[in-house]
Amino acid sequence: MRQTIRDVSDRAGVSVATVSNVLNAPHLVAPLTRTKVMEAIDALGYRPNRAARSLQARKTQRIGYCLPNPGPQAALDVFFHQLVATATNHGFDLTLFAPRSGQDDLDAYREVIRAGDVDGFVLSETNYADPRVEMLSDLGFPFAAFGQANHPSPFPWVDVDGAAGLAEVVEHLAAKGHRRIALVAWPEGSESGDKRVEGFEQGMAAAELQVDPRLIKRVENGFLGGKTAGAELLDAVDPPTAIVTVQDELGFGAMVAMSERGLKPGADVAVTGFDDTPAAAYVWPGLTTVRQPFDEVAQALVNLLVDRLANPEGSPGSRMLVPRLIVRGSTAGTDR
Amino acid sequence: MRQTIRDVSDRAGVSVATVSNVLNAPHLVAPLTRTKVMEAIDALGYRPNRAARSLQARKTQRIGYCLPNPGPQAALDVFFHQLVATATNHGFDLTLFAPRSGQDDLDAYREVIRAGDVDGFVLSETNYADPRVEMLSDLGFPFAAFGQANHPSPFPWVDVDGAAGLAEVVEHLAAKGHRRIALVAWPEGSESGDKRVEGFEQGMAAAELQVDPRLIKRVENGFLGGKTAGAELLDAVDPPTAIVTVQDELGFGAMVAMSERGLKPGADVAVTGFDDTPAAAYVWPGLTTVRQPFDEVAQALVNLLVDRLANPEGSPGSRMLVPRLIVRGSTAGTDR
DNA sequence: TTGTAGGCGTTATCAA
DNA sequence: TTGATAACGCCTACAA
Repeated sequence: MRQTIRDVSDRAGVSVATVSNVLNAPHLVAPLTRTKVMEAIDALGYRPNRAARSLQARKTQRIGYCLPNPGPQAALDVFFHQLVATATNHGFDLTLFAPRSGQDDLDAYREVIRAGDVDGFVLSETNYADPRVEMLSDLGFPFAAFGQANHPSPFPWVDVDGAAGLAEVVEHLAAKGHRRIALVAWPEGSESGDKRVEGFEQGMAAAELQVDPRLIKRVENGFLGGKTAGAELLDAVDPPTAIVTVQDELGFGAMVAMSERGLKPGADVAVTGFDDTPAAAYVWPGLTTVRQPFDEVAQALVNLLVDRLANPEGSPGSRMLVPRLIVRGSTAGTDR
Repeated sequence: MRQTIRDVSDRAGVSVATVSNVLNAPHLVAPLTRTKVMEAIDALGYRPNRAARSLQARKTQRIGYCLPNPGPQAALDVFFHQLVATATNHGFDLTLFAPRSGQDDLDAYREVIRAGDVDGFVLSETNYADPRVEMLSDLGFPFAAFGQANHPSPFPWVDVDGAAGLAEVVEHLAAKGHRRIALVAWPEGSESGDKRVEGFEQGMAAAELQVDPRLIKRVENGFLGGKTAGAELLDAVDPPTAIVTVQDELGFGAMVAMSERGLKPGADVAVTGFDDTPAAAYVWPGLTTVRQPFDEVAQALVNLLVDRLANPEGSPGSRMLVPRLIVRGSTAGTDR
């Protein structure tokens, strides 16, 4: 049923080697033979078998991505789309896998490597001393990571300058006249979270504003955490006029805390998020947020990885992308 | 660097065939030999090469999924997670691909088939006379589809009873005393959309309510369409007291149209959505909606496909899942 | 410029 | 119960 190279060579009246050359080294084949072979290929709808090709080339033309425990991965779908689109342009596809139940994450990666399933990985949600980065670096197995993961030896990474994003948020709020600005962040220890907090502090310093420790909240869960932290901030004796958060979900939670108290987000108290998830445009008023360019991130990750695969000895590239402030009603002020 | 079966056989002092048998037909191997071989396997961290195995077995243990043009695919996140998790349980992984730029969708599928890339596909967002369903059915290539796609010959599908969902929405609203109930739907011609409209009509009939044609709006785009349609409905002479929509995004749009007019969703006018996207819980008030059990859908799709691969001649299975009404503030009424 | 042949790592067949 | 050996479909020397 499926065509092999032999079917093509028979039909074109040439050897299999010639067909292979037409496909992989056309310049070695006489023009006439070439067209003859191409016609046979078209007529039969022949495509080289991927498994056979992988076996012989010891390359798979596949990029692996491990889908860890389900969690609110912001804009996973635009990330995947661009990952796949870019991979496709390079002749790769994306292989999704997961740890088997009870299996350690790292073991899942190891298995994939040993089975020769993929040529390299894309990693996301990396953190300080990320074990995956360490393992893959040790193994010398190619990968590209979303996040810098402060690893000693260089590796290909793409990151979004979260600090710059939060500094810009604060600048925006300061320009609106806010002076008591609260922050809702994650617990310390996440690289991306900590950098956003730094950016907040830098922004406050730049605006010559005091960071009031009572206005800093650390919470785990996105929406619920935001709601709880927002409630505490709003119910305090001297509430803030603006609540900055490090994630849209936290911002949504804070907005709900306001609404529940009869306060109008944006008019009475400003709120901001981070990510620009679709929902940021759907809530009322729209959530001012920092847009992560997930499409560019995905594209850059694949490009860096493919570069590395083509040239394993070169020094690994990296890219720091700048996020963009998206201003919506949640920071409009009374005049909205 | 990577271990082969020969490395294992050398270390264990047996032939490669024996190692292969330990892996694939352990009962054929003497217990003593078996442990010897297993030890060698463990010591070397050997895993059979996927490409070689695929080549010989003419099976890939891969399920393909084509990521079409980016669009708001509701909850792609949880769908993928469960797809991959279930596939992993069956020893499969998920291969994501996309049409190359300018390439026809169907051609992308054809290429993957001819290259022997995957054993079967999972299809989502199918519609009446879906060309993919037709092509794959004609080819006899295995797949499982999210949606019934009214194809003459049977194939494995999973669907969510959208009509039942909308009927339940109407029942809920009628019980709250609503009599002028509007509907915001997509243009006719989408299978899932049309069924939801039918469900709306059935619900209205069951509640002995008139369907006022002026209260039926058809729009393309999710959020903006919902906003526009909501605006028209609210600005009409005799506005509805409830707006039912066939998608959360439409509902968010309608909520914003209300807010812009100083109306309180839930208190002044009720709104409902469909899907239970994460954002439905983040808006204020929360959006009453119909939850699609995407996790069950994904799981069932993979199970049906794997069944089919194991038993191509059996009659294809199918599953109709029942969605669940999630009541939130947007239909709470004045007492919220 | 084209064809022959060996090998990529596995599994299946068949002898021993 | 185990071990040679021949595929699986392709690519790449090397020979013609």
